[in-house]
Amino acid sequence: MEKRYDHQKWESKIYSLWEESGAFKAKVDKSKKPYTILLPPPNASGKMHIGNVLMIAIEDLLIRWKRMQGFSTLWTPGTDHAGFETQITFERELRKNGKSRMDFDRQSLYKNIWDFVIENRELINDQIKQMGASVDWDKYTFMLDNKVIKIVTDTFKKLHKDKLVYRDDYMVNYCPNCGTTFADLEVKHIKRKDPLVYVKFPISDNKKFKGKDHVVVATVRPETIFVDTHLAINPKDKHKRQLLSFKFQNPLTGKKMEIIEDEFVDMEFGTGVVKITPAHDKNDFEVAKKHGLKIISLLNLDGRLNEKSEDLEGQKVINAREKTIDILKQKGLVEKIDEDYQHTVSVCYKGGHDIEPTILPNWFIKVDPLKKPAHEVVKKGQVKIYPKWQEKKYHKWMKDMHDWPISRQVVWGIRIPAWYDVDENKNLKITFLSKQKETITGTVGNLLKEYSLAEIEKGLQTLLAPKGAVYKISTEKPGERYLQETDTFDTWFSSGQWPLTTLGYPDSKDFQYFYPTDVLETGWEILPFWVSRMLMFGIYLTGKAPFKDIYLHGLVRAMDGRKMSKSLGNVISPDEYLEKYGADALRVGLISGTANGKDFNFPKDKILAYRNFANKIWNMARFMNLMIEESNKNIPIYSKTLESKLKKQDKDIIMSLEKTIKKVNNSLEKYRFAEASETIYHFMWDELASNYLESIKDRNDKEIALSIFRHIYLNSLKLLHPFMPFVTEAIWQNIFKSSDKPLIISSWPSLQTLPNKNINK
RNA sequence: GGUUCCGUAGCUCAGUUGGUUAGAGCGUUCGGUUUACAUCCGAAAGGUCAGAGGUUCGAGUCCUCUCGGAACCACCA
Repeated sequence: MEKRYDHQKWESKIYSLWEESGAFKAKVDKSKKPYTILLPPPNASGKMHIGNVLMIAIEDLLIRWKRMQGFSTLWTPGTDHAGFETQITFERELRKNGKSRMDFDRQSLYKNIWDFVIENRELINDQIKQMGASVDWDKYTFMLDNKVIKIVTDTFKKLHKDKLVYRDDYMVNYCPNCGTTFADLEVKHIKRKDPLVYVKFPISDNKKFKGKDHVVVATVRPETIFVDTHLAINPKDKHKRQLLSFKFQNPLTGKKMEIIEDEFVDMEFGTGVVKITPAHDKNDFEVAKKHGLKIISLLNLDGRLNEKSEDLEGQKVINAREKTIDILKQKGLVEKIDEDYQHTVSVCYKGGHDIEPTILPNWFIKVDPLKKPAHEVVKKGQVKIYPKWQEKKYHKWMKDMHDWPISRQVVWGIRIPAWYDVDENKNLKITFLSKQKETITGTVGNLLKEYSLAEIEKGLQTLLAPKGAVYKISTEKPGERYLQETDTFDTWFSSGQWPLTTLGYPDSKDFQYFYPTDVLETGWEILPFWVSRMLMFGIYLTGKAPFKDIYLHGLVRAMDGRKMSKSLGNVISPDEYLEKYGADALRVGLISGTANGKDFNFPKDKILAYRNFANKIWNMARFMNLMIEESNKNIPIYSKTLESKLKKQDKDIIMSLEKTIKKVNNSLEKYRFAEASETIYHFMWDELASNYLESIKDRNDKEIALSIFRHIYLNSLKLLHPFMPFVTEAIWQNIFKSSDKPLIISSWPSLQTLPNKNINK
């Protein structure tokens, strides 16, 4: 054995050994209790980050612990397609070649992203192996596998049958320049100066407010006044309450306007009176829905004003804005203009164009019937959240959860299984690539006069069905004259069914045995998006919550205490540390850094400490071997028969091992991983090595002491295995070649098997 | 602005329901080559637990306020 533990020499060898031993493979075994964890699938958009490493470390620790305790364990690996994120990443690659997603029809684009993702998937799987994860590779699931698509679309059908699906207008980030919508992720916020126009809104019926026949409203978007029907004030604004009985005139159209009260109005901003434009502002849209106001669009999808703008129809927004100001000035309705007004504007990440918040029909799910039971199981403690303080976040989120828009205007995902009859829905808006690779846009009724349905379907890019369109839900094409919805499901709609899709819902043997799973371990930041959805779907479809415990780990921040980000250049790559210090040190180092689920800075020192620890236990084994060889005697297997020969220090170390086992078990039951690893660390280093091992050097009855040492050391090795699997297995394989079983499937130290029961008193 | 969390040794952090002299890793200082390990061994220095007040027999831990920091959400017509 070498003087130093060389992780690079052992790690891949040991992983193959485990795989060959079949230890990872889950078996349905009715004589055992199942223990199941689903690996939260890393995103296929790129390699794993340090947070994924922490996740794997914790889950592998739990699985190995339970496996050694005799449970029939299952840990399923997988990868998420990560809809939007992957598509953005892919498009970045496209742009390097001077292309964009607009150059492809749906099918070709999908195929190209698929190939791109396959590469990433393999990189991720290699990383999972490097980490030593004892996942059952036979159960590998990718979020776009056929079995997943089947279950996800079936769920959608059931939701539809149960009348929980509806289509409604929804405000999306629309870029008229790029002709597409963007996710919030893709929208950038920039600071910019724009003129803030103070517009007079005349009061009707000759009434006056504070001696004036108008109220003033400050706006940066005067052109939208064309579709404004309401003004608003804050209910706490006592000075303006009188206005509630007033009617107003629209400064541009002269139509009657009313006024409402809402908390969202900032009394301090501008004049404290706000105009409401439901169709083109997120806040206003929410207010309109709340108060039941009419939502009137001003813009066409090409970014030009529609017929509602009277003479300005067909103008682009910027031009229209200037002309509106001129019109208002002519009418004497501009009080003043603040040219130095700075505010935040949303622009698209692609070209920096202004985002137009726009109303488009989207698919929705009614969440009330789903969220109630999901909220209840946590309230009643049937599902427990660790650490406990994270529960507050869950309750707040569940309380505030609104209906869920599940459709996304991207290609990369599971396509919504809805079909439109093109003859029944002549006003479907279509964008497709013709045979000549030209982008053609129009309503399907018109397009069919020039193009065949087959050509349209083949080159289809997007389809926009009006809110009232007639559709059929079906997995298959329901007839010749149908086109399928081009929207795909929100990533969380499919990943929210992960416990069902990975285990083979509804009737596989695995599903019946391993569901519900035992613990869901993930970062707290996706509690609202993912964890809550899994609870909702799990209960909706099976009546049972998909897991019993939820453990939420903290985020790994950079060494400077800030969030890791590419732009800050403080991203820590797991690969570097894997290579330098080994998987064991990285795993247990990270685990020791996160005691209670709070965010924590990358614990470089701890990783170093545990690298040294791996070497320490390696040398303890070497030394033990050396002494056994030198003694030239048979060292008896430790058993009760030796009890009469024990000295005080022997009894002490045995007692200390007992305490350590108890403490480690207790800590792990409570998901206090750092506490557990530090307990073993100090027991092995301070008590066993520095204390007991040193004392053996002076003993005359070395064979007794060595027998005890070997006993304690082997049990410690078992305790340490789930934390540092590679080095412990490497030692086990080297020193105990006669042992028939690898350490990974050896039995967990239990208090009952130890002699000297009175030791705990 | 809303929500959540944090402020403990030079640095990064533990400290579970309040209970003896407040702990770890790294760093620092001094001393070591002892049957393995210098990724080692032995020893030491270093804390008015952010501040103020309160509850209590007892507070790093519970409550209130002040100051300082972080993250998430909404970012404002």
